[in-house]
Amino acid sequence: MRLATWNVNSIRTRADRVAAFLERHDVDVLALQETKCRDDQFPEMVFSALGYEVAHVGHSQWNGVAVLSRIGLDDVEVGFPGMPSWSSKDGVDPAPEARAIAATCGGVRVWSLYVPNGRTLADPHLQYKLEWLEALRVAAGGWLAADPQAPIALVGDWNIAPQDDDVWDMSVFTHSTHVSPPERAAFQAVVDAGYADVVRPLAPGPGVFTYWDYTQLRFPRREGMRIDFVLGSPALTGRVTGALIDREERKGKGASDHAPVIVDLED
DNA sequence: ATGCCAGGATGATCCTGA
Repeated sequence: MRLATWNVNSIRTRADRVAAFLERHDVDVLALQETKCRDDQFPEMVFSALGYEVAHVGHSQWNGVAVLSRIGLDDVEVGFPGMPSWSSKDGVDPAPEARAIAATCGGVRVWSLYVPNGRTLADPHLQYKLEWLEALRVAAGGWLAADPQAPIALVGDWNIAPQDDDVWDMSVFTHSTHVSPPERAAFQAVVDAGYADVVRPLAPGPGVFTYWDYTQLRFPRREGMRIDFVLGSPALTGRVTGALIDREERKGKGASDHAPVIVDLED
């Protein structure tokens, strides 16, 4: 089975491009982040026409995550147990953000995740991001404790560059989020809970990225960040036969600022 | 060997992204 994840930066703007991507790579399951629409606005017919079922959660123009599958889409779950809510902090709006959705596809539990952006080191959103990741670690650790053999994929936009060579120049990031020790520790804690980065061994750096800012010619200058990851439980990691970051999808007019990440699993 | 920011909402400008 072929599994992919992609921060599309608006599914309505890029539905045709995503459909072409699915066909071009013969993808079975695709996790999307930043769909930027409500459920009733998701262009589901584009994908159902190609044989994909869709599970989506989106409440507004912000965030939004989905799982598309042509090999079954069962036990859909919106948000993970204990997932923090940003707005609940001030008690104004307790509705959780649309940052996590799961489905079981061909026997694999796929979590499409959009980790909060910390914005700046001093912003309260950074604490929210760290709490969100810690809650994810606890939940994901619990899934493995319940079934150590479960094939689980935690995929998406983690908004963390875990290693120095996951950015083009560390000196640019000295006072930035994404590379700070607390963020990297939060990412490593999920790894330590039993989830391995299955792409890095097959697509090693330096200079291998999944995101390039739209501004300042970052893409043609090859100045990007590796912040999108597929983390696998032991049972899933043992089945990985290939991995690819599709840099081609970042090219041209109408590209997302993220490239898709693709993983092949033996059946 | 790619191209100088994009999307969405509201209504020409602001918020967000990383």
